Amino acid sequence: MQRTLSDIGYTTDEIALASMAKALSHPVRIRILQLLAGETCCFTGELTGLIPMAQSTISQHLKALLEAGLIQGEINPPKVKYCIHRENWNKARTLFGEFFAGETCGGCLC
Amino acid sequence: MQRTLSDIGYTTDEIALASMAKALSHPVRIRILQLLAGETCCFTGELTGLIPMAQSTISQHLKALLEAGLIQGEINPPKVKYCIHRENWNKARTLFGEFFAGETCGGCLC
DNA sequence: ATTGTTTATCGCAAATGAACGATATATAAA
DNA sequence: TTTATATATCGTTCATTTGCGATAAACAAT
Repeated sequence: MQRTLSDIGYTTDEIALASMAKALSHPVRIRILQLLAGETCCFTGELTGLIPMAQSTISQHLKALLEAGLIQGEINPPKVKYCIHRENWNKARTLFGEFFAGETCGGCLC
Repeated sequence: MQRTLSDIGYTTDEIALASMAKALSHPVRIRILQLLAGETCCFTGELTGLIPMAQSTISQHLKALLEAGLIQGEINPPKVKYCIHRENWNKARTLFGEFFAGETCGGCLC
């Protein structure tokens, strides 16, 4: 992703898929999302108790998920309530679903 | 992913999801997969003609997709026939599908 | 045997990512 | 006002990723 990205002309969906996939590309972020998605309501704090990593590291991962749009945080200092960002979550489901649905190679023997 | 990965105890699915997501985390790899998935049969070579990147770079991306199990290559030197790896492709669809399906937060206002 | 074609690998430079400890920030509680 | 709590940010270190050109490898064609 160094020099040439613009001159390839990716579609919006390609960019969106790639950046959401990047957000999912670390197991601890998968874990965090599962924890948030499994909550019946929004979620405050206990992540640092559930995941054996430095608080600053967890915070960084949350930031990455925020920037990817997959979660949202309601700031309420000193606490923050984190949730799945439902709209983008649904969009992600759709994009990944469509992506994996398009597989037309049925006939060849390879 | 430096020091602590083992002592968190990720599940197999968490690891699998994260590594497939990592393979999808670059737009050119999304593009390549779309090209392969759109072919009615396996695909030889023309990737270098379709994607304005150095041949070595494309080869590296193909290697990444191979190692993630998302494609397969039938070596037939000097050519190689690349395909979607259907079994793992379906597994990926299932894993991502289940992942995005599990979102129970319906009630709270956040 | 030589040449051409196609793909992979190597070696490098630059960028990004991941983890941590230390510190800052912002509020509630005392 | 001071202290405690929860979270974010900074700065550092090390590892990984990305891209390229150059080169190697494997075969087909001549």
